[in-house]
Amino acid sequence: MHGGADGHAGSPLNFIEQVVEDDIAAGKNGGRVHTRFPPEPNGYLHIGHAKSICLNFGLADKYGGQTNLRFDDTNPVTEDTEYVDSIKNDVQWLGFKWENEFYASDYFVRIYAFAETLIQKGLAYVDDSSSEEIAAQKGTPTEPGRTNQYRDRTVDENLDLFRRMRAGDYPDGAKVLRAKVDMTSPNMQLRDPIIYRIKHAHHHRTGDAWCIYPMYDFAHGQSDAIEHITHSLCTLEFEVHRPLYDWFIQQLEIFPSRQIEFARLNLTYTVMSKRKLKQLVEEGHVNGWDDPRMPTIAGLRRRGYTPASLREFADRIGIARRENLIDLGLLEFCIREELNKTTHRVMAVLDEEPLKLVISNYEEGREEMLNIENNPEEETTTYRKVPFSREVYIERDDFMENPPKKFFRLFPGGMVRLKGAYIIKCDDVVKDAAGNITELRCSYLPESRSGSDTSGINVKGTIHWVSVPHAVEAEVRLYDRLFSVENPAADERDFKELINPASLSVVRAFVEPALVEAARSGEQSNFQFMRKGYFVLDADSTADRPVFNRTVTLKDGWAKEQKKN
RNA sequence: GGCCCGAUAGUAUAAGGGUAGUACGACAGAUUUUGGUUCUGUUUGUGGAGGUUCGAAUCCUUCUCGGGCUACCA
Repeated sequence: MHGGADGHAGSPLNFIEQVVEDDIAAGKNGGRVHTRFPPEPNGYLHIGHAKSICLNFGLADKYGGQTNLRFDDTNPVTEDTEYVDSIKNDVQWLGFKWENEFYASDYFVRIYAFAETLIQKGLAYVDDSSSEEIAAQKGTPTEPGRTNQYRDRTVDENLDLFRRMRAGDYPDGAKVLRAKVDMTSPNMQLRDPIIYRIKHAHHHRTGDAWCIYPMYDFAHGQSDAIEHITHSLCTLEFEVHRPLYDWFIQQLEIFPSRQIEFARLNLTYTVMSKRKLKQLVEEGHVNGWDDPRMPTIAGLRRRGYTPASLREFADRIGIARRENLIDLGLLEFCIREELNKTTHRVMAVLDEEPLKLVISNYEEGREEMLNIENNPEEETTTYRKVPFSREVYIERDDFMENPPKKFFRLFPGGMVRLKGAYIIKCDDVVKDAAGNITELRCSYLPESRSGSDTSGINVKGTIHWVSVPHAVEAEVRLYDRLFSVENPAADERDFKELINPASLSVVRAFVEPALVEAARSGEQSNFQFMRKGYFVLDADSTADRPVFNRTVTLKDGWAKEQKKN
């Protein structure tokens, strides 16, 4: 039966799918599968959340179940509707549809009733201690905690006090409600955890209706129970909370959701903690939550990542319980794999001062519209028109005066093909007084035109180019990894000192006119700049100056070759 | 000192007592009007020690290493 109880044999199951299939086989919950994605609306979603989203929605999909979107909004001072909106947008953009949109705050009345139930059963008490006192009495992982006098309050006294907490009779911090579990438990979570605290704060949904709010530990499991969530998936750090949740389920006799923990995603060269991401934004190290260097879903979207590529990534990294650090290269593989199939190849010369190439035997004033293939991966090839003329720009890197061995590009006396156009030969190098190369004089082979080449000459290299009189100036933002070390979180130094100073460089570029048309029409926004990488049109573009973000470079075999020497 | 979890190639992830696979990466070659793509091939692994068994990555013991647990955060 392992390998797929319902026809999914073939792809191996992760350990959560195995649990789910075992539950289905055992007839648990009548075979029903209902998951939930439970973000707190206090920040933007990142790629680690994408893993969780794909897991929860994917699981429900696979087993014919449903997934709720539930906001864990139990701490009004950190939460905001801005985050609610961005989270909903990101989940939808990733391609998922939730069955219900719920909020933990929808359940405040019922959670409050659960608290009274606990009090009535003698399983919760109001504690007047300060937070320092509570911490001190809690003990440490190696020493048991101590009880205090408040623990012995009567049910009636507790009920009265708790109701007065709710009524607003006390200031913030004056009292808390605690579950009465076991102050000596080796599991710290069971040492009479606080389940309600006083916060005279405005809530983004319930307004000023409440001045007491349940703790996460007294809201999350209850919300799962209320929604009859069958499988409650969360990250490893909540594992030690599970006995507490199970205790609540038992004492309150509510629906027993099954919590399963998995390892959170870590990615090389970035940070994943919400606190750190927030700091990067607030201190201006990046330009907002959607800065293309950020591992946020909004950032990746602006970087040019597609929903399918992120889903593919989530699929490939798998689900397990061991700590992991995924190679950023895998994410890049996923987006290249997709963009290779889908994007048009266009020509863009990314140089502040590109190299001008004058084709001396090409008639002055003459211009041709060449037909160039959009994408060799297409099943049925499509073409676009690209203007060609006597003067073209090429990249400085594509010419070397004294080339090393195996340099296939242009050099004095050498020949290359201008992509989609002609084979040219470099006849002369023109320099200014300072010795800088200002121009290349070349000659072309008229019979070598792409598609009708009768020259019989084979050249090793093909380079891209843009016709000078037709070139459109653009701004190109070259993004690289945000941090210069693999695992900033594990570094002793402050993570902000580890930011890669070259994570963004802005360059001027000259692009072919078809690119501007395509981008303006909105038909496409992702492109391959031939031989350079994948780029996406940025929202900062203006009518006369497009802006492109580099999503990812192409694999660079030449750079690799050079490294060897 | 305690409790909980984990450990399979460089990185991830399969193998549920019976041939250690897969992907990414790396390396080598072929193809190529992108030094891209594609194709072919190669390399690299069960943390240590015991035990159970005809047979152990898998079960048991123990050690080592890594992570988590001491917020009125989630």
